[in-house]
Order: sequence, then C-alpha cells, then structure tokens
Amino acid sequence: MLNLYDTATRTVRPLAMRDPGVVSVYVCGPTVYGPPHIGHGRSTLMYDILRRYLESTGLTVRHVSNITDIEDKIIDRAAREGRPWQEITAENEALWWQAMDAMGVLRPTDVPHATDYVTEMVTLIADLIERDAAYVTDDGIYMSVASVADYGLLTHQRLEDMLTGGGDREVFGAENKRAAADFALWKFTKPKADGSSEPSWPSPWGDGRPGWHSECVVMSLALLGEHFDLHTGGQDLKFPHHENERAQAVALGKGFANHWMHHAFVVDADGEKMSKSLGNFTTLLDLVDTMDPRSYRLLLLQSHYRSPVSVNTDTVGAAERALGGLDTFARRATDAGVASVPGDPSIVDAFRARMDDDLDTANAMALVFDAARRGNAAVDAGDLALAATLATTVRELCAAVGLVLKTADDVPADVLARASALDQARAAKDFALADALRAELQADGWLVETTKTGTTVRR
RNA sequence: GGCGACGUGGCCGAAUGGUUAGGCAGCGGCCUGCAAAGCCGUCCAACCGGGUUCGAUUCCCGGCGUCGCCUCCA
Repeated sequence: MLNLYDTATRTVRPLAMRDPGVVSVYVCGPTVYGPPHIGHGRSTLMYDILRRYLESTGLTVRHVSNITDIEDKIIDRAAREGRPWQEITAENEALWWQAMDAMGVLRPTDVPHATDYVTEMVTLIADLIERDAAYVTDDGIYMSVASVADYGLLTHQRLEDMLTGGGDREVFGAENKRAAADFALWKFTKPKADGSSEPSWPSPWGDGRPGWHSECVVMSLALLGEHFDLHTGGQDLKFPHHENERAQAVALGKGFANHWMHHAFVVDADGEKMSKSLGNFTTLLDLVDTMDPRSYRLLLLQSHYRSPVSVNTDTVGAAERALGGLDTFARRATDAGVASVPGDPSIVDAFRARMDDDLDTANAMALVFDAARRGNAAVDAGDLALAATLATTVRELCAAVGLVLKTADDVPADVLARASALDQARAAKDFALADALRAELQADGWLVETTKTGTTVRR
C-alpha cells in the first residue's frame, strides 16, 4: 500500500482506491504553445515513475492526462506569427510526444483534448450560474469563490486574504470581478481590429472560450468520475489551478479528487526555478538529444519528488555515468552466461517498503546500486548463481520505475572479427598491434573490455 | 503583507535523537601485458548563536541566507 503526502491534509496517508485494484489518476498535461521544457520532463517522468511502480505491484492504473489546446498563449502566438492556432497546437503536441517517447514515458490511458469538451464545459458553467456560484460580466463569466466554503484547502490561505488579493500584483480583470480571487470560467471573444479570428465556441451568454480551470475539472470528471483517487501536478498548479478546479466541483456538489500530489520544481545552477519567463529553461528535446534520456529519470529517482532538483549537464551527466554502471552489470551478468532465475524477494520487499513510504525513490535506488555492486562482486568471484539472482533483481527493480537497462548489443560481424584479432594479438604477445586494434575500436565508439577470457565490445 | 519550503562532505542528493545513505568526482590497493570495466579500502559533512537532552545534522527559539506561491507557469 502506497503512502503518499497529500497536499490537502498535509500528511502522508495511504492512497485509497475507489475501485479496488484500480488507481485513477489525473495529471494536468501541457498547454501546447511551445516545445516541452525540462520542467515538463520532471512532471511526466515523476508520474510515469508512480504509474510504473503501481503497475509493478499488480495494480491497474487509469492514467488520464490532458492536452490543453485552448489558451491565451496559443492565441497570442498564432496572432503574432500570423498562422492558424490549430497549426501551433498540432506542431507542439507532436514535439511533446516525440520527447515523451524518447524518455520512455508511457502514453496515458486517456489523452483528452480541451477542444473536444467545450460542450460539457458550457453545461458546467450553466450549472454554476444556476447555483449562483458564477456570474456574467461584460468580458466573461466568473466563478465566485466566496460560494465555496473551504476555498483555500490546497493553498492553505485564508479566504478573506485571497478575496482581496495579495502582494503588489495587479489584479487581472479587476474592473469586472466581484473579488480578486474570482476566476474566469468563460471569456467572450473580442472583436479583432485586423479581422482575424480567434478560437470561439457558442454559448448561451455569447461566443467565447473556456477558462483553463474549467477544462481540467470537466475532463477529469468526465473520464474518471467523481471521487477519483489522485490529482497531480507541479507545485505551481496547487494554486490557482487545482484550487479552482476543485472549487467548481464543490460548488456543483460533486466529489472531486481524494488525494492531491504536487512535485517540486527543477532549478538551475543558481537554485532558481527554471521557467520560460525567467529565460533559463532548456527544452526537453535538447536534453534527450544530447544525453541518454534515461539519465534524467535516474537523476529524479535519486532525489525526492517534493524537493527541488538541479538539472544541468553536470547532474544529468553524473546520473548518466551511474546508469552506465547498472547497464554494465546487467550485461556483464548476461555475458557471463547467468541463467534466467527469479529475483531476490527480500530486496524487492525492501525496495517496495521504501517506495511505499511517500516514494522514497532515493533510498529505493540505493538498494538497487547495492545489489548491482554485490552482483559485480559475485561475477568476479565466479558465483554465477548469486549473480543471476541479483541481475534479475536489478533489472526488475529498474523496470519497476521505468528504467530499462541495456541488453547485449547487436555487434556487427566485422567488429567481432576485429575483437577476435585483438585477442590473437594478445595471445601472440604482440601488444603494439593489440593496442592499435583496441584504439581503433574505441575510436569507432565501442567500449572495449579486454579480459582473461577474451575481449568483449559494446556501445 | 500572507502562506510555504529549505540551508548536509569537491558536486548532486537521502534518511535519521546515538550506528555506512546512494550516485558522481578524488586518492590508495587488487585485477590487467598496459588500459578499461569491476571489486576492496579511503579522504571530505552538517549556515551562525542559544536551548532541551546522557547525547542533536536530526527537536525548540533567535539570527543570517536561499527559493517558491499569493490568478502565465510542470
């Protein structure tokens, strides 16, 4: 049973399942107005890790993650670049999946697009107006947060503070809203001076588009139903996004998420949040093109999901080298001819105990590294039975968090022939030739291991 | 102004009121024709000041510093 920190109660508590054996989880997905960045990577990797782990314990995971394809930034960009907004969203969604596939992130079981749920959103808004929880103004329809008794559950701030607005910030839509914390459910289409069109759908109150917070509440309830198990996202989504999703459900008398999970940010070398507005972000595609994409996953596994993590070439590089060690062990064991045997249940149990404690991935992975070290020692000592058990264990535990370790490469015949020639040169004690052959293979990108029992090459 | 997180060894990063986190890098050794890989060993630690305690990196108070949120945001 997974115990998980719940943002609403601020406690670590068991993740209850509404339907026995099935975990229903909603992950707020990307707004596709630009290429995915490193921060998106943390989000998707983290919830992929959660899903893989739950599945590895025999549970079924209904993993719904949306694509937000209606949003001001999309419209702004389309206007700026003078092309249809659909082109922007299609293009960036393609980049999104390209990055997800490269990182080994499983596709969600459902991927709702906001544009497919506008009718349902209009129905929801009508319901809210009918219940006096929302009101119509000149520029759109707003949700009255005062109508939600426990508004502030996730952000843990007092309603009266939020109603008046905080900090020195300008309150968006202040001229129309009754209270600073009220948020837009529907935005009326503005006439454009240049005659261009922006995305617009009909509603009883006037053509327009839904607000972001209405999109996710509709899609999560439509696909997962009331009282679904877990709602997740980055810490920045706690407020206002998740608070506001929940406010709508509560105002409608509907049961919403039973458990809330939020992960911390990616930070740069100076410890600052990485984001596009700060100009210090890096795209995910850059990362997966230049590093082993698995290494970002391992870097996250070596940290806690509620702590900020530094992501840069140094830290990802360190993880990449660590991963190399795990790969090496897995393949060494295979090369040593170990039989396929079950893993070590005591290690698996210890691993799960760590994971079940609020996803203590760092200590869970420490167990994996320890198993790999002992496995290497077993290979060195010729204890192939032990090596086999540990190799299976390491492979299984890595797979349980989505890390697929390399298997033996397909080595081309000519490379094998060169390795064989290298061994012959060594046997003949022609070390100058042997060194030359090895240097050639290394120059071609092969990692060459020259041992007593012969030379092995791999990528 | 409100709410919250955090300050750990060269770097990243965990747990924990007393016992080795782990990874990367370094150093010594074993192995190797020499390397590589691997193994063994090893150096390096808790922002500052008080307090509680037999004992604090871990709890409490104060200070200093960093970061996040308070309707763009993973």
